[in-house]
Amino acid sequence: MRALHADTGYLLYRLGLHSGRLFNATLEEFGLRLRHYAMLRYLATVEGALQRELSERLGYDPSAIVSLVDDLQSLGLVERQPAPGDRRSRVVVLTERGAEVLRDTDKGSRRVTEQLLAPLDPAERETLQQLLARVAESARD
Amino acid sequence: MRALHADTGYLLYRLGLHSGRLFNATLEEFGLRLRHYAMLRYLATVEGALQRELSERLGYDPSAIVSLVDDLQSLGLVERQPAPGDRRSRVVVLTERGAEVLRDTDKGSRRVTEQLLAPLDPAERETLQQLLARVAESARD
DNA sequence: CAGCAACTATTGACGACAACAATTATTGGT
DNA sequence: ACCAATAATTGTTGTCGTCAATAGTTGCTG
Repeated sequence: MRALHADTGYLLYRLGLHSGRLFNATLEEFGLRLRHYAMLRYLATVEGALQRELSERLGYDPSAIVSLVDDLQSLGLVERQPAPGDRRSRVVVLTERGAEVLRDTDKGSRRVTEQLLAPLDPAERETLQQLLARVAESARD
Repeated sequence: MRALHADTGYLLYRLGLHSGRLFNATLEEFGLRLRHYAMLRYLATVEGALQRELSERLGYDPSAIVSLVDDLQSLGLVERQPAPGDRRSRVVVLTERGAEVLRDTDKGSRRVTEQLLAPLDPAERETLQQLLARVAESARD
């Protein structure tokens, strides 16, 4: 019987857990979880998104989006604005304070990735990034 | 602001979630979760392990080991045997039925990894496996 | 233009899971 | 004989993923 860690799928699962733990540990001081950080990061790239879009892009259930936006809104990091032309939707936008916090937390995020990839040299890191990106791309059915 | 999926750490986190979901989906018909499968796989390589060892090797909390072994025992896939020389410990061993189920589930497991790595050719898969193994090794402090 | 199906955000429920404290029984050392 | 360390267990707490149900809104279609 081959060993369990010889299985790439299982290895991905375990490293994913580990990576999430590292992220959450560094985000703890900001009162944020990885999910919040992911949302802030995404909002910084688009300047306003419907909650439905956040659900699709981030891969979280719509009900999860609601409480995540609630959290960030109560911290003053995002705002819900009425969507032009559709009263069902809300546009979530990053506040000035949200952009600041994002800049701060980004340092910690880079440290986490640095720590994870410590045993790899720059060329290997790039290779890993490319391979993972292709796997992720094909997984996004 | 660079995109979120340009971050290898976050990519690992997301792929880990995805990989876990795929595993759990194929294990569902056997009434098992990924954690159970991991334990069965490990037990098949060692022929008997203390619960403390399972906790260390699989990276799960001792309390989690208790309920996992409970589950597998109630399905008749493993047994708790008295540990020779130490009445505190129990030796967990795979039953005949456990070995059968493991053989069956292993097919599904290979399908999952195959599905995950579909976009990569054999050489790339090997590269990815090696890189991930090194990252995992350094993560096991 | 009336009605109906589809959609957006929301609430609530449930089980899985991680992390941790506390307890019981047992061991090994002094 | 005592005491610190250890193995398994129980229980608690918070996070998370998944799913069902609802209210309000929109746009299509007959």
